[in-house]
Amino acid sequence: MKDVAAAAGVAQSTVSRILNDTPGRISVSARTRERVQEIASELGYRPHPLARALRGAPTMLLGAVVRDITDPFFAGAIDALSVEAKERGYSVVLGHAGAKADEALALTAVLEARQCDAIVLLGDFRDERRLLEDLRRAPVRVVALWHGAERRGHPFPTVGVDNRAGIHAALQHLTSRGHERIAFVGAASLGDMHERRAAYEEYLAAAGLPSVRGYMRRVPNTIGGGEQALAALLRASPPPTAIMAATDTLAIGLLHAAFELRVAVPGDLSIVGFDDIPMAAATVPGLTTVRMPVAEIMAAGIELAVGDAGAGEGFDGGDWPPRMVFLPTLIVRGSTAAPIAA
Amino acid sequence: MKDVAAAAGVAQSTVSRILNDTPGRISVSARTRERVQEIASELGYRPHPLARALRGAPTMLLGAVVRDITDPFFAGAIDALSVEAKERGYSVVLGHAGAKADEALALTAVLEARQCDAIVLLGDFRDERRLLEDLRRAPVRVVALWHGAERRGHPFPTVGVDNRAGIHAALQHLTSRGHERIAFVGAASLGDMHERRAAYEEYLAAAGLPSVRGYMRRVPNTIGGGEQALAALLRASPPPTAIMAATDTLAIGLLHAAFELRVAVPGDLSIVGFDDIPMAAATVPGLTTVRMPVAEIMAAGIELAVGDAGAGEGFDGGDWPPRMVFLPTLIVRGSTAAPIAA
DNA sequence: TTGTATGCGTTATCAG
DNA sequence: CTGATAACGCATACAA
Repeated sequence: MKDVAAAAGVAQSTVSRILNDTPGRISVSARTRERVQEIASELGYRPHPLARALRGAPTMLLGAVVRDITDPFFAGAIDALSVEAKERGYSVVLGHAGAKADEALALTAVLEARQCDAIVLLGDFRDERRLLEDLRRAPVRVVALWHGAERRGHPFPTVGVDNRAGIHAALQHLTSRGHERIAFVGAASLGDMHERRAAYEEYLAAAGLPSVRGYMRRVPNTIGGGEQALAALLRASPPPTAIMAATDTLAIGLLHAAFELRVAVPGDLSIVGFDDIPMAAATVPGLTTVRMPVAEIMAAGIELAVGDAGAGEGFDGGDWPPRMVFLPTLIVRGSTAAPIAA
Repeated sequence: MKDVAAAAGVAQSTVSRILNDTPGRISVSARTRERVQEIASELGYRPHPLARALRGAPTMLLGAVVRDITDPFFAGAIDALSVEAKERGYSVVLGHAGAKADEALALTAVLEARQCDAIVLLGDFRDERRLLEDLRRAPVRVVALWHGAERRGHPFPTVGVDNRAGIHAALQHLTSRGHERIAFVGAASLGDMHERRAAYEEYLAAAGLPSVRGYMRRVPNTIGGGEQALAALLRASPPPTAIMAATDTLAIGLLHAAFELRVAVPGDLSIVGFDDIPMAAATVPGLTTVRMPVAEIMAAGIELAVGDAGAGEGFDGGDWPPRMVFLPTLIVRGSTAAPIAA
């Protein structure tokens, strides 16, 4: 910029004004501007974002801290985030993405991320408490996505999905087909996981269905975890006729293990997933699952993060922090059918 | 920092020195340091990365520009990148990730990314030329991963996989089982895609296998693309007994379409993929595919990007830019078998 | 050993 | 309308 000023024979501050001019407004200058602009582009001048940011300007950077980018669901979420962010002129900084996001990692990511205008938490983490604590004293806006819909006392705005409704819709689908012995496979009890599991138990109780011992499996949220869960469930007596998986990833593991173990799906066993990742439409057979409005959730999240809505962090509107909950939809594919007549 | 200095009753420069002290070295001070450190942590002081960077210090940020984060293969690559980067103290900035990474997007990402110490290109892009041109005049190091192994004249260091070896190994596996009518399904001819396709043609010619018209399909690199390709291939006469897919994503689409169309795999049709994404082990049946050493490729890429090796951008060592090629491995699973006796 | 002064690239505030 | 100057937070050469 100094160079541009020198080349144009004007003061550097003049160049600054011309380059980020408020068009219709003040302090224009017929030819000076033209000359400066020409020289600037000629010299290939690019503003230095760091210097701008140092002056207090927004960095237009969004920090995304994600539990596991390897999880296709979160990959899709990040894609949506990316698109949504770009639309508003923001770029996305990926705050790690390590399978077992241990606190230090996430923390570090956040630290580095201080240059961000806002931070988006994708999924909850194991030692959430310290992370959130740390974030509270950070000077950035924070929103938490997929941190559970029912959780109270969350220090930040949250956007999530109604897990209870999703699970109930799926189970309703199963029972309406005649299933009574329905097992559940979930992973560690993070927010959403916990709610899905609770919703399962609640539904079983309300419907008067048997809660067979061993029907509730907790495994890692991986394909391998699903495989391992299926093996265990087949050993239960009587074995379930349907399995509700808390995640498509788990469901895919179940599907594969069933294939290997020569259990017909949906003939001998119905399987339902949750998330509707792209792969869910292409499993063999296609996976019945619960779909969330990811794009809408993202849009809402970003609005909360950088929109005007979240601006009034005071006590203006009503509740703070705001909590938004979206409704999921059941997608029926080939992995569910009526149980064989027993 | 000013506050810390004031509270401790010392000069701001002193605080600076103490906080990033070169331990064994100069300019220590018994109690002053202790007091300053205590006060600093008490006040919850955090260095401001922007200001540091403005002074010319490395930002410890790695820009990753990826074609499509929704692609599980790239998601895995980013995960590996993340891990590898973290090990060296770097954070990862995700430069978009839009299905159809059109030039403007990638360009923008790169622009914003000027604060990065280096940029990692994951996969090649459609209008690569302009992108690369723009990058050449940027003051950052750039490495290109998965930009094809044979490509000449690439302006940046590249790390890739030997597509030819991978395809040949897969086809060798097929022909050794007795297959002769082998089709190929690929996507738009970006670097790696092109090489895989060329390797297929080369192998067929060398092995004296028939090159049936319609055996070469070009579809979008999606599950849907694979499904669509299978339908087309079944209409060829005679239909192939095996299909080589340029990508696991395509292979999964083939698998699903085969299931829907009641074509038995591997009974009636063998299918081979390329990438070995996590899902490949859990398809029904398991997918025979070609695995790349992703972690090693990433490590090499990062070394090139931020290690000492790439420092001599001059004409010291020998060739510039360096080009590294890794060998893939064939993973045999259930999706391939001998063709039915015709 | 520690304090003072300077500059990194911008923008904002004042004068001129 | 435009030029000079301060300030953002930090690191460093230099002076004390």
